[in-house]
Amino acid sequence: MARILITSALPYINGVKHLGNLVGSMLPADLFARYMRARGHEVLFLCATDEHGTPAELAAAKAGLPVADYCAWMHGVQKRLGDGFGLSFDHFGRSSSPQNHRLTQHFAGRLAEAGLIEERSERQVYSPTDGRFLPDRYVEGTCPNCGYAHARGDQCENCTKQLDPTDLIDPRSAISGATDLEMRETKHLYLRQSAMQERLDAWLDGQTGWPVLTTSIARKWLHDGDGLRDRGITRDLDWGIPVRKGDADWPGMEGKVFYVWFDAPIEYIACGAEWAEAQGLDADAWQRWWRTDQGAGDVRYVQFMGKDNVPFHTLSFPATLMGSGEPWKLVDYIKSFNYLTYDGGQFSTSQGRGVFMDDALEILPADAWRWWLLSHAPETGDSEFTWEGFQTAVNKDLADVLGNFVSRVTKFCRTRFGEAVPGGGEWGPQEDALIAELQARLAAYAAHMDAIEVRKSAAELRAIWVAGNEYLQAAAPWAAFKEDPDRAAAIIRLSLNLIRLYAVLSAPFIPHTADALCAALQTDDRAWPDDVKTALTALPPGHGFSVPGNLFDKITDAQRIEWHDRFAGGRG
RNA sequence: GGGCCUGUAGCUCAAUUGGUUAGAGCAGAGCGCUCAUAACGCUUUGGUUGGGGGUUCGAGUCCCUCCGGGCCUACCA
Repeated sequence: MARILITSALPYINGVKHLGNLVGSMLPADLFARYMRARGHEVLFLCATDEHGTPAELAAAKAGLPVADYCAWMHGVQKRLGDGFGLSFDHFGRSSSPQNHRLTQHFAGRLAEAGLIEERSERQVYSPTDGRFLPDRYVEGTCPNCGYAHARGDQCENCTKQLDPTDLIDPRSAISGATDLEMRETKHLYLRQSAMQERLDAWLDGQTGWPVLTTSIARKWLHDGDGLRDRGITRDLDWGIPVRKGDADWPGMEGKVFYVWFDAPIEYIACGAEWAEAQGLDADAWQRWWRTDQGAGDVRYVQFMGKDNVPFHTLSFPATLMGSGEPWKLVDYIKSFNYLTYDGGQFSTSQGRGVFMDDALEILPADAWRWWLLSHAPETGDSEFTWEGFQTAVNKDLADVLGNFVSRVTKFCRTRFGEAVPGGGEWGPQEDALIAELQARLAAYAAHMDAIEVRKSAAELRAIWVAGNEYLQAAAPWAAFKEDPDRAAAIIRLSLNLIRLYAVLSAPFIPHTADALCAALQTDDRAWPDDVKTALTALPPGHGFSVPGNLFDKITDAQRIEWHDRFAGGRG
């Protein structure tokens, strides 16, 4: 039994996440966590809301709530939606937790002692009307290069030229529209990542088998231009973790908070502390997962994230952990994803374009979404959601191939033998062939799941479902029943057991359906089938069952059209 | 501008990292079955692997070039 630590990128707090966010980190992480648990490994699966930063403050203001109240509310919303999708986090924490405050301040103190923090003075845009400093992209104005009127202070979206906010003509606050902007002197702390470049480079070189997407982004940042640059880790905001040097004040940093990207990854660890507290464990119980001097040496740590998160997880966070000089557990494997696009464009929160987690659960069961999203996970490139493709896949794979298999087997049995596993009859060559095929496919499925090859795993699982229909067609119990009822009983006995096998194997993808199948079969036996032949005898003759209702309703053309229009976005 | 990824059947994707005749699912066509959610099974049509050039006994895979799509480029997170 191995110990697997799994973290999903933290969903940002400023609203309900869309399906692209879900499939880019939380959902595949859940797939892997469920699979590893099913294989009997000890798993700690952590996630949390990422609650700090300017967008959180603005979202709170828009909602008319104090930012702390807003975050508490939205954390609850995201927690419920995660539960609705069956995300099996061992703990869903908050980056604003007291544990994260302490730990973030601790890391900053250690890094300072190690000489890896530098104080720098700089001039930034301040808006007296808004009463705050403005990040570059929150300053708007006319592009000096192309004349575009809504260029942002970091870059012009129209001509893509990189800008400095002072370059803009007629600059104004993107928040309030205020034009009385001024430049103010402010001091910030920088993490001296440049001093860590060689260690990070060597560490990355030592990793094998990581997705190209992960390593290419990391190497680009390490070797681009003058190499890895230092990064500011503080901000002039009210909401966040106050800058402190461990337990001590940090002279000159009063009123400032740590940058959200400094404290967010640390929340992975703090979330472990939150988990221990919530479980009523010893306060230090989390350390056996996170400290190599406290038993984490044999932990395999896997992170899941979208490609936009890669630099922080391959460089900044490892720099923080290494730089502390303490024996923290570093990530062993980073699984990164491309983007999911929506019907030819991007998901857009501001335009209401695309399907969000709350919408999704409102119109269809979670497993329909889980299956489509995972079987189309954007692993090698961006992948596109279309309603036509979604309808076809859900109807064909889930309703026809899997759902109908369960239906035809259980209903045939009920009609001919009653609602219990029938006895009598023997297995023959057809059963041997099926078992051999399943044993081979099971090995392929497990290999893909071990390698976190999500789409390939889904394809293999589907093939395992198909094998049941092929077998049933070849064995034809409805024909056998007329001549030799015992033979039909043997076929159906195996088929009912096959349903249990499908529930076990499919559970990481479609956990709710797996639960429904086990309930219908009146079994709690979820043991992973190392040997298929043995597994197909788990339900003995006489074992009762009930015919479940349709596992999946089909998506009608009318529904598809309605939803297509409803989520197309635009104003309204 | 620089960098990375990507282009394979009408559609969505594979192809053991240079090795026989490029494979699946969906869609299409034909046949079968009648247990089942008009479901299932079998057979089958469909490809100059974006274009061109090169290396090699051999290229979807490596190199050059052109064309198309996407992403990143460090103060959004």
